[in-house]
Amino acid sequence: MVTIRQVAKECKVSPSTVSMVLNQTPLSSYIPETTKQRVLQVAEGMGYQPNPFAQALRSRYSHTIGVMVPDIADPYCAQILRGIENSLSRSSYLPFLVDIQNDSSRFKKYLNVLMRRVDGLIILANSLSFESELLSALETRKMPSVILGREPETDSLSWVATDNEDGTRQALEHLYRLGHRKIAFIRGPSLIVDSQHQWTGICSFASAAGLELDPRLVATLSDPFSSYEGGYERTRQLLALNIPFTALVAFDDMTAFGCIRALISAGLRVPHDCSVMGFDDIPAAAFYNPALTSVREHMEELASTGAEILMEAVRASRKNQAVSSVHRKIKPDLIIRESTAAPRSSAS
Amino acid sequence: MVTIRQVAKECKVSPSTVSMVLNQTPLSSYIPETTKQRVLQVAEGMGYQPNPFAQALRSRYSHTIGVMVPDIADPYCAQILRGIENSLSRSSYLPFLVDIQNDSSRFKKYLNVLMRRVDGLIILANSLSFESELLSALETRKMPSVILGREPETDSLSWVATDNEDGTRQALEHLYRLGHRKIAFIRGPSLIVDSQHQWTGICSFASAAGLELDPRLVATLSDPFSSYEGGYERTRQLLALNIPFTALVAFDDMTAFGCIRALISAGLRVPHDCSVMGFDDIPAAAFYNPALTSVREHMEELASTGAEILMEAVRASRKNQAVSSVHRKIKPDLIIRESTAAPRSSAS
DNA sequence: TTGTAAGCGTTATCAG
DNA sequence: CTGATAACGCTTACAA
Repeated sequence: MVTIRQVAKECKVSPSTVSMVLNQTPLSSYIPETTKQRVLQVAEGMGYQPNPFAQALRSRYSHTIGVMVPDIADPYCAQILRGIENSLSRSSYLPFLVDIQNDSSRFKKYLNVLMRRVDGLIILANSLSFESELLSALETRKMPSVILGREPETDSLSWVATDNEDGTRQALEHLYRLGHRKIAFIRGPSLIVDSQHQWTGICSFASAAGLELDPRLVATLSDPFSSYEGGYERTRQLLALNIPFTALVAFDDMTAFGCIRALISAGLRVPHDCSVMGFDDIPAAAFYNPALTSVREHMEELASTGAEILMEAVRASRKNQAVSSVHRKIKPDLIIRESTAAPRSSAS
Repeated sequence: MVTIRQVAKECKVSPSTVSMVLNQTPLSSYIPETTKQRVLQVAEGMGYQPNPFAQALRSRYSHTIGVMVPDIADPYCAQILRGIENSLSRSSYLPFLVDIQNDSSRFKKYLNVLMRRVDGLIILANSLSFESELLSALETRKMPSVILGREPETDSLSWVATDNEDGTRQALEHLYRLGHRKIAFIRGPSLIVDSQHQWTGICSFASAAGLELDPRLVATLSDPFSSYEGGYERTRQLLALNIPFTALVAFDDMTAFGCIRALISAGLRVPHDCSVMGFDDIPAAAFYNPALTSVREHMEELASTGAEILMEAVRASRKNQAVSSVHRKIKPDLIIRESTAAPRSSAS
């Protein structure tokens, strides 16, 4: 291993000079260009690479970001990981990836381990909610960190999440523009916070556009739920009311699949007799029959925004600057496929 | 951060004593039990945790294993990662996971980075072959490492791979025991090394059991291949020969799906008229119609064996012992489902 | 402008 | 049995 001393000796300067040049320290601006070039050349030539442990020990700064994912096998995670990796590597941060395997004891353990090694933490949330105890651990120790994909209870942590409210707003606007006025809804379980945001989006567009929502056409999934069966069941109940509607907005794609099955088995055609909107754009949505119009999260943007925020926080904390927490919502995209069209006749 | 010095002061012993006790150094056996207990208690009580960078700097040993995967989104990788993680964490090694994204420049870059930080390297191979240049880099620098899932050219590196030869042997034995004697084969492209091993297994069982292989019933997929179409095409050609066979062994599951389609469209029933064997046991195999009998790799065992071998190599290299490379083949499991049964009539 | 020296927190080698 | 003490390789005041 070639050390900074050896480079210094070879250049006939002191180790500190080499260090300054290599790290482009403010003071290095006083070093004449010729010396700098010589140092750079020799270091390169000798194949010098700094020892990351010595650097970290001395500077308390490891150039490393911990990334915790709930389940590495989840394709949703994989996409986001790509985005994070690309952002971090651009700034030559090394991601330290840890698979939590949806196990809170692992979370606790690795949180501890990473805490002592990394400069910052990106925590990917999935549908599982965080144990608040674990989050507060993050706050007390002052480690720059950002939560991705879900808004935690505490506002003192930074987070980036998809703007579900805007998603449903876009969805409803799409249906409205197609000409739908009688629209049915299947809301998610009230305990799921996403589902509340989604509903807010619905209401805000409706009131802005002067669209009347018939409360009888609003169903809600029950709580411990299977969305597919739930969608089927609720749709049958809606149809049984005999109140005409020409479009149906489902809580998510699986729910939408259930809705479509119910509509079809009631003799209705999708989208001819009734349009159906999904949410999430899971892979199957594209292959379904009919291909499902849905709302897709912007994973890369979610990831890169998160990484950006974190790196900024790390930079700030390095300079002992106060880091205020940042919250950002990423607008999702409407993916228009075959399950939505202009209304022709009304569903029974 | 609480340091070893603070613990020492609190215990009224010297830092070296604390270090010895905590690390269970050979010399620590001379320290009286009471002192040890006191040190342990105080360290625990003060919440002492060693600084990993200081440890690594001093001991040249980071308790960290680099894990490189070609594509983190590949479910095949995810399974193996679980196995690795579980093995490593049992020995309190921390995996440093890196996603290569099937990009050889990334491989080169991260190989370098990891080289300077980790005690050993686990490299996961997928169908993409390694560039030999990269492998030789591994050999020259003496970093304990193991290749998972594929046998590299050089024998000086350790590897663990699935025993494809045994897999096809099991498959053929299964068919033989069911009573099949006229068996057709669709071999993989000759360039794929797996496919050669598979064929060796076929031949070895056949000669051991005295089973005659009709060379006219052996088809080979062409090289730049889509296995599904290839299986379909080759099966049609086999059927056209009008040589009766009661079972068909396909190169992999996708090929088998193609075969089944060809058989069915020729009016034959699977397995009634012709049994079909797959290979790999991809998830879809279980849901296919009929559910496919296949050969499944033993991911956890592959992973844990690899991790074991690596950790042993790390331990050895720590003591400056020579590390001889280890090669291990993991026998796969035969998964018997609906696509194979005893022969009743022969396929035309 | 550059060199010297003092650590960062640990571990290992000696003396005692 | 235990305590100084000297590294590990690097950064950064401070001195020159």
